[in-house]
Amino acid sequence: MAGIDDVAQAAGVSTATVSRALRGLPNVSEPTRLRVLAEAARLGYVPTPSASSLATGRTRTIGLLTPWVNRWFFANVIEGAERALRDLGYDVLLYTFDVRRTAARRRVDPSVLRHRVDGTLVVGLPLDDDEVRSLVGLGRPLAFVGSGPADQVTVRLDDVATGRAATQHLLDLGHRVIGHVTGVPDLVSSWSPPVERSQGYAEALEGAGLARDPGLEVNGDFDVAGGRESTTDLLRRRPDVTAVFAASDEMAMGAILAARDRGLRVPEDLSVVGVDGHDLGELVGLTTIAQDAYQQGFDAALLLLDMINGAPVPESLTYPTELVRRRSTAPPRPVA
Amino acid sequence: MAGIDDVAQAAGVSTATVSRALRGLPNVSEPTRLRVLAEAARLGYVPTPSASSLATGRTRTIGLLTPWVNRWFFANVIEGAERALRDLGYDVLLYTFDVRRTAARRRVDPSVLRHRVDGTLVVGLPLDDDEVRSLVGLGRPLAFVGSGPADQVTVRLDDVATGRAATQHLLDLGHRVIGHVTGVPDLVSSWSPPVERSQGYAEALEGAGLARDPGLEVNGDFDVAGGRESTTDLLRRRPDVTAVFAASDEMAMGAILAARDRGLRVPEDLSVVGVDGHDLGELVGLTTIAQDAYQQGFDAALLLLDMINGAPVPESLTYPTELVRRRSTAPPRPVA
DNA sequence: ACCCCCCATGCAAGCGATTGCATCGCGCTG
DNA sequence: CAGCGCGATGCAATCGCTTGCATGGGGGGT
Repeated sequence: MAGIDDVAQAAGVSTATVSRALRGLPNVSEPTRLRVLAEAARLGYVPTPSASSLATGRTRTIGLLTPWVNRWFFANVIEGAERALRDLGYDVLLYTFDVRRTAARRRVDPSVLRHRVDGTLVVGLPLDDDEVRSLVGLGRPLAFVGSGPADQVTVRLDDVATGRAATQHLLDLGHRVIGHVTGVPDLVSSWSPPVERSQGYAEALEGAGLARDPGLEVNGDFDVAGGRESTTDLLRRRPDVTAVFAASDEMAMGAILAARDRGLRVPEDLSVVGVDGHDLGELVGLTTIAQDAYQQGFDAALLLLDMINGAPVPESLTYPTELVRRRSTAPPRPVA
Repeated sequence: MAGIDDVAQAAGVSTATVSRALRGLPNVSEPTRLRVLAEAARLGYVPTPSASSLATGRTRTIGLLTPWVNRWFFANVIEGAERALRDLGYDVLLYTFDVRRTAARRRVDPSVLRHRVDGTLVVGLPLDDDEVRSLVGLGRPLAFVGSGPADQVTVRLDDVATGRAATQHLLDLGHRVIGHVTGVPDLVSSWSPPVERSQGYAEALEGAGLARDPGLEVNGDFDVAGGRESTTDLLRRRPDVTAVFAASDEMAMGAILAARDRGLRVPEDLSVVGVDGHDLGELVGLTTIAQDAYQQGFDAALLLLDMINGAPVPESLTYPTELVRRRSTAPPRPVA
């Protein structure tokens, strides 16, 4: 209720001075500042954000674009980013875009963000060039988490290395017919993690002198259900498969379900390795390449704020991963 | 870049008419409206939200308060709510408050929301009376999901019945020494789900002629780690326990881990039942009382918008639950 | 002592919409 | 044919804060 004028009147100064005092600008004497602060607190004054946005052109809000919130990676990135931003006084506007609406996929329309955010964080959302261009066209800082175009600031893993490490783990155990469960390709821009993890998979196979076989690669939609369906399909077509590398833990869990559906034991009949370090991986005994999604979200938020403040930032940040060996991988059974 | 004035000039009308035409107000002739729409589209005009907020006093934004986003229930509610709100042209401002900061728990400070949202959705956040009062004091519609004070609009389960059903399932299987893993009580207001689920647990025991035993109830912090620790503790103190009712699936999964740590088999040595219908429940074979969190979030959002629009709303919505029997529960082993 | 400079403060013009009220035509009615 | 009423439109105040510029007063340098 109390506006800046009330505070000004109570403190016996002009609104300009109140504004300066409250924001800690210089050129306000200490006694005056204290008096203003005291009156503002007493009256419970809270500045109206739309008024100050209108006057300054900035919103102290950042937009978080993501396809989902109820998936391990996304939820953790969002939580990390939200925490960092809130601690620094920024609000978080959440926008979800379901990338699975394949037919008429809802395109990312940046006009919604215009005049509404000081910067945008794109979390694991594969965008085509037009979408990126229009986002850049907002003229506000932009950062990507998980994956992003080469010329934009991105916080991510080395996905090629990740795919290679997962596949190499299976190769080291002695597997030779290794399936790969990944994301849907036609919705995926050239720079999305599934593509790079697949590349790592291919490189590892090649390094072992094995030929890449398209019949071993299936699309798992990046969730449990998709991982299950596609692995079911794979196991039916290729009963010779002894191991599967899934590009996410959720798909890996789907793969385990598929194996179980078929009466196969994990890891005796089928080894499964995922990527993420999902909270429930231990429960399931899932071997995985673990990453810290929360930290990536947190750091990406800080990076974005640096950009907003005009500070120099690295063009990208690469995070470490760690192979976590659990019960879902083992050497293949000797051929009878 | 283009402001309302540019559109007005291009269409040869006043800004007032542009404003009316764009918002579909009456008293604008059809030819004029069409012309304005065309010019606005051509110029790529997007209204500045802060300006219209300042003028109207509303923000077309709603605040989503929640303790976490990376937990099954919360992530799904948030996703459902976000989808409903976006479809109706509302923005979502995400605020997380970690309730676990026990020492100096960050209190919910509604001043952050003042002048910033048209309504607030509180998701599974146990608040004390002061906090609720200050939220109400914002003078904006308020709705709760998961749990809420008796005099506020709430979307939720019948938690007492849920606790009763879970416990009854164990009783029906023949269990008589049933542990209970629930939330931390000192952070929990009188109306939080753990309290009511515990009450259901107690009622079911009583119905079976069993006395409630405080030594059987432990605090699991509502997550996997907490469920694991507290169940470990419980099993050590009370080796006679043959079944556990956990107030969430995540705690139930922790309980399974605890059993495994101790070399107990589930369900042969220990039956476990949870609440939620977590996506990964099937993988783990977890028996649970399932609910639809996404739908609750979706409907709560619609309810809140009705309140904003002055439409009459029910004072609360109660959702159905369903017992899903899986491998984690079975009759107790006959005593040797 | 005199000036100059700088610091603290106030004035008032925006920022970009919304909206109550006045105005302007026009067709209709008596 | 004059007057009336109503739909369409414009004018200008307003929302609450920020900020460039003007002002005034005090202290320090010479």
